[in-house]
Amino acid sequence: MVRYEELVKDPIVREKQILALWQQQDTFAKSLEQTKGGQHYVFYEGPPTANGKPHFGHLMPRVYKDLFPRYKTMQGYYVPRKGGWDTHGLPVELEVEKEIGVNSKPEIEAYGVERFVKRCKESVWRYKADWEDLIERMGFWIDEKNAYVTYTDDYIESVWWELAQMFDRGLLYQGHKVLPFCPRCGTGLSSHEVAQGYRTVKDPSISVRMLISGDEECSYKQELPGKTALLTWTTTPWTMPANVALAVAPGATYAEVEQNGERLILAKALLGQALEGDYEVVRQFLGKELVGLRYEPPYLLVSDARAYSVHAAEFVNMEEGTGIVHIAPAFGEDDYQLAQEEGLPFFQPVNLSGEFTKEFPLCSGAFVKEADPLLIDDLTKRNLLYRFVLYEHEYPFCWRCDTPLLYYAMDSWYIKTTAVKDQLITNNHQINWYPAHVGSGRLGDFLANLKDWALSRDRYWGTPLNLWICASCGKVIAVASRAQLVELAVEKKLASTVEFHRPYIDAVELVCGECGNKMQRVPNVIDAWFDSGSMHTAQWHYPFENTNEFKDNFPADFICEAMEQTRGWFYTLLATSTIIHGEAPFKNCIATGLGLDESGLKMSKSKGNVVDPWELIDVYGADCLRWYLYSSSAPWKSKRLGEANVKEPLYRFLDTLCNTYNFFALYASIDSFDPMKHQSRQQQLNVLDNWILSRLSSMVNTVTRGLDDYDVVSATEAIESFLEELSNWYVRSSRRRFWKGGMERDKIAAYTTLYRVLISLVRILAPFVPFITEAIYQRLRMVGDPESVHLCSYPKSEDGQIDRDLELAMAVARQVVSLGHRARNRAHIKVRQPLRRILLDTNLPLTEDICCLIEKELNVGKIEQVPTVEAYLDKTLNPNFATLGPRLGVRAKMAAAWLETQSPESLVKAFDARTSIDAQINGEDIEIRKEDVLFETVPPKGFLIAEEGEVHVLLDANLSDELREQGFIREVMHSIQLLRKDAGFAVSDRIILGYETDQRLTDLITKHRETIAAEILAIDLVSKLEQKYEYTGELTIDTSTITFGLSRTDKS
RNA sequence: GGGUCUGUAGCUCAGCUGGUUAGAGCGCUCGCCUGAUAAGCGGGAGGUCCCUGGUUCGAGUCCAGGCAGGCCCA
Repeated sequence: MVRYEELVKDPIVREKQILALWQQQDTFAKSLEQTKGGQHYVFYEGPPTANGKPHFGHLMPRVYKDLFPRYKTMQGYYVPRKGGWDTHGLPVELEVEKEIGVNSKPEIEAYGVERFVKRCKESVWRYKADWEDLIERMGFWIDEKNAYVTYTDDYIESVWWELAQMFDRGLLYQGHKVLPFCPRCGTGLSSHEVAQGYRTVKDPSISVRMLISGDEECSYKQELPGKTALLTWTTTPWTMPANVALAVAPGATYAEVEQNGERLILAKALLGQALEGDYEVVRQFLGKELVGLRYEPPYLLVSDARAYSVHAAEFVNMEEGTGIVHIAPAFGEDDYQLAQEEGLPFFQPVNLSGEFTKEFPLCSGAFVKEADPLLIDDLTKRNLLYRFVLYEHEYPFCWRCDTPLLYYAMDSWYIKTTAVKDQLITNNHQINWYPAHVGSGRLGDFLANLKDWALSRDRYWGTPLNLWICASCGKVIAVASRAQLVELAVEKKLASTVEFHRPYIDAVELVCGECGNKMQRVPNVIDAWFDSGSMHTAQWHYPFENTNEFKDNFPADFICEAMEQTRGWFYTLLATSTIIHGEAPFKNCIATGLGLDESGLKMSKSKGNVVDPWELIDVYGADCLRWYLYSSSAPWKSKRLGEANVKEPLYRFLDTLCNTYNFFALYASIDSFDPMKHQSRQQQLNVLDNWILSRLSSMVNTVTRGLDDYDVVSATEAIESFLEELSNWYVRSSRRRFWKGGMERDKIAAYTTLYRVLISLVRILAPFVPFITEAIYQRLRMVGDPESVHLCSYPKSEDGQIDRDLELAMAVARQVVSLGHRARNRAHIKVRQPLRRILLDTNLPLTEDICCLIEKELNVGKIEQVPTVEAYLDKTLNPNFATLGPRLGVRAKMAAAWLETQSPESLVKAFDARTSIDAQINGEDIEIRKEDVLFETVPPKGFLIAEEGEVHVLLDANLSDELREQGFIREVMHSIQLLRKDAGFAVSDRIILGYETDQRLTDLITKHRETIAAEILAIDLVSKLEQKYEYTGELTIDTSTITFGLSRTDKS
């Protein structure tokens, strides 16, 4: 006795059971154990930070991060999947600041750096449990037990080793550059961090008069008495006090205008937008004529003689402002550059907290943005302000704390990535990017305009920069290991145990090799992106140990993260690996798109439209969400995560799979089918069996090809259409084979085939939807099979099984059936009403077996294949531009017009004899070939036609009495079956049927009583309703009514 | 301002190297079929394939220029 347990429909119940099973059997570990000797397939985990809850942005890449390792594992590769956690950096510090209620670096210092750092270390794991829950519930298999953690001393030691190499090769240098700077966090931001925080904001934009004070060295001459002003413009009024110069575009035209009795100078192209009200152009000249002109600044704070004159600069644009740019070298990259070139003074009236110093008393102590109104007020009073408007533009904000960034000239350590630019570009070309434009466009563009990597951060919680400087001789060294640290340390004992974090490491002093004096570590920590970007090496604590693990796992075959990691993790991995190992650290990379809300908008906290993954998982299940993400569109396309979209695969795909299994389970249990015992030989399979097995192998080929190409969508499409064919054609057409009594060869063939297909299908699907496939597998597996579907091998195509002709024939058959239904539908003839015959073209590749299927499905007596159905049809014609066009060119339209005038019959006749005819068209001889004409057809009387492409179906709809009688019997049987179902009888229950109706129908039923009885499993048919029945019902045909009574019986 | 992607039915998306009347799924609607099915099948409604030019006998497809949206960068 073999029983196949029914599969519960509720996905949540199902999946929870499976989770328990995996845990109990430790299936993931087993899958690694059994592939240990296999070839490595290397996956790198992009480390998340566990100090925030996981959301869809993490989930979308992770479904692919799970799919490919599972797939490769089933193919026999060894895919260890070492987890990882990103633990350093500003985000962590910010969380802690919030917690302890501080808001600035001095407050942190007051709180105590050690206490602070300790809290950071704890904070990193705040949401670890949330992450673990989600990872487990989604069926993501990743080795978290051996995960790398970026804050460990081992990890840091490897990072130091990398940095020391860079330093020794001269790739680490201290620079003085204008950096985007967060005054609240007190640190500069790297370009990839700045990129995260651009927002459109309205800022005050002001136009300010700079009164001309002299023109000694300038070609521009003031001819009129009185003051003329240069009109300058800025969106950051607070930078005005730091003004030391003005810049103009030398080649552009400027104008002096008169307005309300005053003279203003500005770019001619910007007159319209920069000036208010009427004005008169007094004269025009080129920008270079203004160079050298001296002016009175609004705040005369610098006594340097070089200050306060006009300079030429290429960066001055004519799109906004006045074409006269205010230069504050302390607050702008371009400004700083120009100041360097022109030898201008540098004035910095703002401290690192973004507050004005005493050097500018008017606003002393005020935060820069708060100083704006004070300055505007002051300028207005002094009649220097020409105009004030709110101006909408993109401005960078700190990506974590949302404070507006200031551009600020400061010291910083840089990695000279520009020195390896060519190699970065070469290595980038070695990577297969999905989609390709990430590599060629987004990253390629970034690399083409590469800037050095601003590495240092003036913060506390991070990998400490491993540079020590000698206070007396200025020597700098980069420590490459703990061993070296101990070797050079003043206090060796301390150095041998010290934790590699601030403040502990700050206490370690080294002895200078040059002069013997003490060396101090620089105060900085490094950009946390360098940590995660070093994982290819540091996850193994290479080169200090695990040399083999490193070699076996470099480079990665596959990584996948969200698209915004392009200039984040993707870049930092590539940059560190290129410098340290000389090659790209990964071969294939999928960049995933954004998660959108129901209406297609980006999810964001401020909009309050963030979809919680749990809301979907708890209702529709992990499989459903996974399949939705895999199948809805390419990974890099953004996905709508509204319920309506996400739930679709559940009933369309997963339920169909479930139903198909349950169909098998129902009958295979009744018949106690045992795949070990009931073997079926190849030659006993019927056409449907051979067809579905051929389709199975073809599908495996498509899926494998797709996955090998990282093309997930074509794989899911192939599986979806296969399941459709399995459920709606194979099972549907095979049903009668399963209902027969006994265990004949054909029935065994059907069971064997369906069993084989199901067990292959769940193996194919296992990497995609690990739960439902496991559930089905557990119900199907036999003694000796692996204990989990995830321990099975991935199915390979049995190419010998593929029969392309058969697949084609079956596709045509399905089309014929579909067309037949269409024809019936149009004529309102039910499928239950048998028809005499159907006419098909003989050129259709249909075998007898297949014709038989069509006859059953369409309920027609027989199929007649005729040389061409067209012979039975009336015709109309159309010109075939596909052949006319290439041959005749412009004359194609003439030929087409001529064809319209011809009668179809005469052309058919003409082409019977020849393959081409010569036509006289507008005085030209034009050859018309057979293939130039496309004939359309109209069916004769009493026939129904439907056609599609090359397939024409002609149904003979003339009904004889006999056909009507058969139709009636089918109607009777159908309605009794419905009653059985309504009554809740089991499919195998035997019944006694009573009925009552008029004499004519009674005679008919009596005549066909055996057919009816067999079909409805009736032991007896009684033409009276005397006794009490368990269930009764009625059927009305034409004007007659039949009343039925049904009772179950033990007799057989 | 630069890079890049996208724009096809109410929604989600196909549409290969140009080829007759542009497709699928979901949704709507009418009908059918059902001894696994919350299913399936068929009909119907629903499209200026973002716009404008160009190449071509022929453009959703190729080219150019716009427009709109997204992302990335300045």
